[in-house]
Amino acid sequence: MARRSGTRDLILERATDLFGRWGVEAVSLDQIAHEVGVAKQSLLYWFPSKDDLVENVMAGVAAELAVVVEAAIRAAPDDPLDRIEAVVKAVFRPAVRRPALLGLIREMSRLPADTGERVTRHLRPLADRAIDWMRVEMNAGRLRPGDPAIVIALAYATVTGIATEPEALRVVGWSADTAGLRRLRSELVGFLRAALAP
Amino acid sequence: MARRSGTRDLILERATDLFGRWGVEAVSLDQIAHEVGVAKQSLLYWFPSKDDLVENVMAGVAAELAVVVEAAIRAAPDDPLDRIEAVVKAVFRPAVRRPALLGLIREMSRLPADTGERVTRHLRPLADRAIDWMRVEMNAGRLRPGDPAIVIALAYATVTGIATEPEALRVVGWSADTAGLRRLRSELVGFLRAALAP
DNA sequence: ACAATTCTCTACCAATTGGTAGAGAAAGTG
DNA sequence: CACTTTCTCTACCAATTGGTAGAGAATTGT
Repeated sequence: MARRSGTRDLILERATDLFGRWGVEAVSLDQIAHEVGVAKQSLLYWFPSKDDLVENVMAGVAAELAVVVEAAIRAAPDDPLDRIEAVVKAVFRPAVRRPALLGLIREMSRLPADTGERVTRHLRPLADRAIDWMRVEMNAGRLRPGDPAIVIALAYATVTGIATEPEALRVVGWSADTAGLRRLRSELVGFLRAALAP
Repeated sequence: MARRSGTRDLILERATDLFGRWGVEAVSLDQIAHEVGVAKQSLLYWFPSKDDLVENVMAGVAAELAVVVEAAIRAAPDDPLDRIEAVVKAVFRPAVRRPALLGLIREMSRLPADTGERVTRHLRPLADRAIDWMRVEMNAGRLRPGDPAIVIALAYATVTGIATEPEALRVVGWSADTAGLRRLRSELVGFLRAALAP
C-alpha cells in the first residue's frame, strides 16, 4: 500500500487551487511542481498524466462539496427555506476561502467529454436528491412551484456565479473585506429566499 | 485607412467563439487561423499579438452586449419587473445562440489585471446605470429592497451562470431542445421576478 | 544486515506555443 | 504604365508543453 505520502496530498491541494483560479489548460505541470517545491517528474510519479491529475482533483472537489452539503442538510431545520439558507451558508464559507472550489466545477464543461462525464457521476446523486426534495416541498406548497430540476440549477448558478466572479462584483463596486463578505452573503440568502418562497 | 477587410471580422468572430467555449489560454493562434482558413501570420498582421486579439474580442463582446441591453431597455415598458424580463429575454437569445458571449465575460477574471481593467471600463457605465435605476425602483417600493449593487450582481450571476453552464444543467437532467430552452427561459424569468418583486 | 519497495530526482524528447523576418501577391493611385 | 499601400504568405525561432528512461536515495519488512 502507499506510504500515505504527504506529497500526493500537497500536489492535489495546490493543483486544485491553480486549476480553479486559472483553468486547467492554463496551468502547466512545471508550474504546479514548482509551487509544491518538487520536480515535475514527482508529479508524474503520483499521477501518470495530467489528465489523471485533473480527474483526481475533480473527484476530490466533488467529494468535499458533497460532504459539506450533506452535513449542512442533516444539521438544518425542517423548513425548506431555512434548510436552503443553511446549505448556502455552508457552501459559502469554503467557497470564499477557496474560490477555486466552485470555479473548478465550472471547469468541467471544458474537460474532454468522458472525463467530465465521470466527474459528473459523483455529483448526480446529490443533484437527484436535491431535486426530489424540492419537488416534495413544492407540492406541499412550502416552496414556489416550478420545474424542480431547473430551479435547482438556477439556485446553483446564482451561488456559484456570485462566488466565482470577483470581476462582476468589482464592476458594481463591491469590496472584498469582511463587512463586504457578510453583506454579500446576507443579500445572497435574501435573494434566494425571495426567489424560492411560495 | 484599412480596406475594410472581411478577414479581420472573421478572425474576431471565430476567436470569440473559441475563447468563449474553451478559455483564452486553451486556444492557440494556430487553431484560430486554421478555423478561419488563413495562415497564423495573417492573424498577427491584423492583431500584433494574442493579447491584442483578446482585448479586441473582449471589447467587441462588451459592446454587443451593451447594445442589446440598451435596446431592450428603451423598448421595454415602465414596470421594473417587466423591464427586467425584457432585458433577460434580450440577452437570453444571443447567449443561447452563442454561448461564448457570456462565457467570455467570465474569462475576464483570468486575464492579466490591466487587460481586465480596460475591458471592465466598457461595462462599468452600463452597470452604474443599472444600479442607479434599481435603487430608484427599490426606494419607490417597486422592487424588493436591498443593496442595489449586489442585487444587480446576483441577477447577473444567475443569468450568466445558467446560460454558460450546460454541465450543471446536464447534471439535473435538462435537455437542450427547443422545448427545453423555452422552459428554461420561462423558469429563469419566474425565478428573477420572484427574487426581485417587492 | 539485506533485499525489495517506495519515492524523487537529472537528463532528455518531440510537439506545440507565441512571435519575427521578410518575400511576394493584389489593389489603388499618379 | 510605374509606384505605393494593403494584405497574405513561407520559413524560421526560442521557449514551453506533457511525457519517457532510468539512476539513485529512503524506507520497509525479513
